Amino acid sequence: MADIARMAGVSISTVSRALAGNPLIPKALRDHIVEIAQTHGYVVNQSARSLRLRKTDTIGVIIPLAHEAGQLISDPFFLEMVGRLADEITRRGYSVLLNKVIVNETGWLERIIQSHRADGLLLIGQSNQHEALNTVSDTYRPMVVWGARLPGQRYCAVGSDNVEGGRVAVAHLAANGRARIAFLGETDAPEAIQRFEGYKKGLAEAGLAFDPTLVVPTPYTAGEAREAMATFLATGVPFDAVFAFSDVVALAAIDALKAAGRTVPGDVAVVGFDDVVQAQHSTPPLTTVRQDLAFGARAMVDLLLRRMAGEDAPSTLAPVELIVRGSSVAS
Amino acid sequence: MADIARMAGVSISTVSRALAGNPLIPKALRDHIVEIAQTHGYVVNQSARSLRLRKTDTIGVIIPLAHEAGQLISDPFFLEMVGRLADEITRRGYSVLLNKVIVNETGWLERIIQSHRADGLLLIGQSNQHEALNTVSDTYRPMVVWGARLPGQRYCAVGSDNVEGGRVAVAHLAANGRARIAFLGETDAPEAIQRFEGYKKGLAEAGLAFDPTLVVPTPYTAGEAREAMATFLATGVPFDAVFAFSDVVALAAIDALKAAGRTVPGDVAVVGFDDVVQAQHSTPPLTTVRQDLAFGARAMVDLLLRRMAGEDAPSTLAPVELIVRGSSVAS
DNA sequence: CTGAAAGCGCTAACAC
DNA sequence: GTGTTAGCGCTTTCAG
Repeated sequence: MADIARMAGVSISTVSRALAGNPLIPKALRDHIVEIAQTHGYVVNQSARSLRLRKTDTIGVIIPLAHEAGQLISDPFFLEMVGRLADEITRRGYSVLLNKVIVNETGWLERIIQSHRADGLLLIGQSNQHEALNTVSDTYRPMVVWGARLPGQRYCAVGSDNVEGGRVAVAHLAANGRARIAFLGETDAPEAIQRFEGYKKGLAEAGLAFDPTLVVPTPYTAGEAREAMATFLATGVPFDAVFAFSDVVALAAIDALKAAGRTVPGDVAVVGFDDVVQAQHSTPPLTTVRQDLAFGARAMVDLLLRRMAGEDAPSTLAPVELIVRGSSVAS
Repeated sequence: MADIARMAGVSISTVSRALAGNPLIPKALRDHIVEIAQTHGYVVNQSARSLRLRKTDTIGVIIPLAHEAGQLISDPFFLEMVGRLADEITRRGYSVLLNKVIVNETGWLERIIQSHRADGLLLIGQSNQHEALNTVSDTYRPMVVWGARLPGQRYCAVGSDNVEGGRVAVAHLAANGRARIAFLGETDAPEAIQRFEGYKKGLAEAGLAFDPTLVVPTPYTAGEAREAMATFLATGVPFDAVFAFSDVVALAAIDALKAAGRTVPGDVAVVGFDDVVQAQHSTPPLTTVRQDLAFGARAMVDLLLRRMAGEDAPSTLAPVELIVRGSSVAS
């Protein structure tokens, strides 16, 4: 910047003002300075600017992983969410700092905040960190979390109506004559628990008894889910439908069912959750509870910017919608 | 940091050294200082650190978009690449700055570099910016580009063997008795051009004549690709196979073919390129030329780090592999 | 309207 | 071993 100043024959502060478009500097001079900066490929150093201004024009997107390793790439839901958030953030003139963190040691979030690399934080998923998030949010405002609405929640959350999603999935299966509906999923994370609640609610509304033998604890990844389904099949417990808490799990279940000689939806109807891209391309196409990620991503960024501006933006529920395809009803 | 210094009863530079693990400070004192910093939630301000050290411990991942708008989310290939790069970068202790840029105005890359927000740059795709990249690379070393190897290329590129991929796809179709093989794709970007070359090479090797009426200019997105295929069908030009330059286009083509009453692979055999996740879940499953993105991402990050260290890392070709599934051969 | 000067929070000579 | 000090490159009072 000093160089530019010398070249333009003005002081360094004039250059700073000109480059910032400060109207105190006459337009002619401003343009001249901008031009000379441009021809010399000069761009303001963001580290220095951030230090001085105490802001980075950057939003941190954090993917909290509870169980170590778990490659980011594996989950199409995360990936799609990252893409949509990146779009929204970029559109508003901010940069995206992507942050994959293993949330084992306490203080992981505080560390990210204190490093001052971002003006605001977006977490994709609350993992098992509900209390940590509550604590942090008491002192740090510019943060929005994708995840479940929980009682006593003090942080700003945007998430789908998981209970309703589970309920509507089961209602659909019951309405099509299914009576023994298995639940496939983990019940450790809040979102999973809510979908499980919706599952039980749906059963109750349909006049079906809840049968614990139909609950199949199933990990998040395709490989493990396929195994879990195979193991469940081996138990011989009779069932005619599956509600899986994610599409990845549902698609894996379909694979396992086919491998075991069961037809879908003939022998077993399957409903998933998310509506990832491959849901519509599977065989049969997957009936699923669609999460509106476009809405969710927009809402998260909107709320975050409001919080960064000092407002107190509220938590928001994103609508879900049952998408009926071939995996749950004969075509 | 001044606060921590006061609390520890030492000078500010001692704190800096202690937090950096400098062995000049006795271990006991170091631990003590680290502890007091921790309990007070103190973390080094990265803006200040970056300014002073002239490094950010951040790697910029850039998605260059030639044709405006084009949502990031739409292309599963980009998304998977971002995920894999993020994994590799994080694993090496760097942060990821995600950057979606519309490459319309010249100097876009110089601007990113000069802003000094990243210590190195990874571009996903060279778009139509071959010359711009060449120019920049003469003065800026820490940059690696995913894309085609091109004659007179002065920047470091990692990419699949596109020609070989196209060749092998066509060879496979020809070996299965197909004689009129259409090419679906744009031929503006280098990678697309190379796949098209491979297509012609494959035809030649199989003793098939190249027929320009079988070349169908097809945009990248699913919707437009479906339309392009439909339009091509309407022309009545006879064909019994399709080689599409991406899976997204291939899957869209299958949709359009089915809608027009053609069977796959009966009437028309289809081969794609990429092996995105949904390729294995389509009906029929898609035969495709698999790009080894795990390899590619690792190579890109490796090469970049070497370049950041001052070495002069060479361009690299990633192997491709034909994955035969149901869309090209009767099961 | 423009320039001089202070200082954002940190690291690393350079003393002691 | 530890403290003093000089900047890293920028923005912005405060004077003129």
